[in-house]
Amino acid sequence: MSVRVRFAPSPTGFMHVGNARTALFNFLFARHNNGTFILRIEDTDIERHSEEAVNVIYEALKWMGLNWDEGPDVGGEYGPYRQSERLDIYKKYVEELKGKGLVYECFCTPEELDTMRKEQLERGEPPRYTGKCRDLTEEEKERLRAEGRKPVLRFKVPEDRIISFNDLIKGEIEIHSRQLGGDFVIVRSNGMPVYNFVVVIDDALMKISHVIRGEDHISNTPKQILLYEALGFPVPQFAHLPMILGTDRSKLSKRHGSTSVKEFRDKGYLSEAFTNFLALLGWYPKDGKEILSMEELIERFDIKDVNSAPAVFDTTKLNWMNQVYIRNYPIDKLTDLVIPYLEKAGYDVSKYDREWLEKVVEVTREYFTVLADAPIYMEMFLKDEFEVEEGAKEFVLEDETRLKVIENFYNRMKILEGELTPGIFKQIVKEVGKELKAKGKNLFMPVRIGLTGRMKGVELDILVSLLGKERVLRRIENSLKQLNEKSN
RNA sequence: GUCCCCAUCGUCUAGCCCGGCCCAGGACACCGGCCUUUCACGCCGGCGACGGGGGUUCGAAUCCCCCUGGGGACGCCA
Repeated sequence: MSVRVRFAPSPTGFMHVGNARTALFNFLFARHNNGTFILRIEDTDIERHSEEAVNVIYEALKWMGLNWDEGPDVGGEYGPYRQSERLDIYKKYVEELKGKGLVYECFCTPEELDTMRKEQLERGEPPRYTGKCRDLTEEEKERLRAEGRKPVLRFKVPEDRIISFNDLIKGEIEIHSRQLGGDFVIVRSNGMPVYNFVVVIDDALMKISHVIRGEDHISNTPKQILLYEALGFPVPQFAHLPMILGTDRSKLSKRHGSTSVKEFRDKGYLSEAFTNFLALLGWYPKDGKEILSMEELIERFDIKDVNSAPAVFDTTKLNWMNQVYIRNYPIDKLTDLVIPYLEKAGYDVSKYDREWLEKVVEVTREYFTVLADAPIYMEMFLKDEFEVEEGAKEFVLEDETRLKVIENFYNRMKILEGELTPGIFKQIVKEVGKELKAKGKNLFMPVRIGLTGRMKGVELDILVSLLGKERVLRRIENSLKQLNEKSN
């Protein structure tokens, strides 16, 4: 049997990292088994549906590199892939269940059900639908209809049955039909079918072989199995992924900080690092190799190796991974990715020579963990009118020879003829030190401050050789001015 | 409340199915050292866990039971 899996998100307007991981695992499973990865949009709840929200899903998946084989935009044999476009199909199966006498109309209003639930909870009973409307006569139904009530359709849950399934991750799971909360709704009063019903029809019709989804769906599974059986569909294999928790160990939600794919993308996490990190949330490769490309993930991924315990979403390791990826990324591509962040920081990137810019990225890349940090570290190459840091000013003014170092260095630079190479720079600094009897911190730190206004950063010889003599002079003038102002 | 799921370092986890090789291995983080006339990188080292209690067994992180703890689900949301 061929492997066909689907990722079926509801268009809520943002892609939660939990959903992103579910998509990833489905994708890895499909690719590893030479199967098909399908995208289906679950938009039966009209209020939530919007075009923009569907785009958010596309963007997130594309960014992560999860290309789908069948979906709303690319089509496929089993379309349409949007539930809102499959309403006629669902109707047919509603009729089938009606014909089999497995469903009935229920006229209870949401308010009535709500108070019923509250009463049950108060009495310490599990909330469940009692089956109140199960045996209404035609006259009673007419009367209720005349009151203006619109019925929902409920599926008759068998009284006494143990529903079991073998979960690929959790193992054997058994749930008694009495635990299902009574006969459940499959069609709303407005005529729209409900998730638990349509998901079964879609998965069956789309020939889904493995349903891989979050653990929070375990409780839905028995209801769905009942529907598969009622409709005579083969039941797929289930695999329920462990939950992703926040650092306080509760279900990851917005209050835990960044939880949407877009936020990570915007901060400047590389898609490869993000995907790699997500893959290790609940899954671990047999060989223990942690930095893995998409190809390597596909090669190693096995649903059986998925951990059944929940994982805490802690981005500390993601930061490390992102640094690893940044350090190893092809420099031209990394430069492309960095440019938007420079522009956002107000730099006119068009005025820089591309080759020069790539060199700057090359020497600063190890300093940033996310792309959004890039402008901070690249500033010392891009901006000549920088502010000298307060601490740096204090450092220089603490000892008068430190200021002299900067001035002496400046004077030597001024008379320099020929190219400013790393070697020449070192030689000049050495001469300065000799003349003023300064060494170590007292020598290099003032030069650094004169050059960048800061007390840390990249190797100075590399910095000056990329800056060139003219800019070096301009910068020292800038620093000196600020230092003299401060000393007066 | 009821049902379901889960339980190894702070975090991600290996080991658990098929008990001994585990006084529990790796990675991140943290701490220390080295390198570097700065910071970071890099290298080396350190700290650090089988939730508790009963069994079974010559022997349990591994098997069984109970407890505790955590999470999830109980919708005309998905």
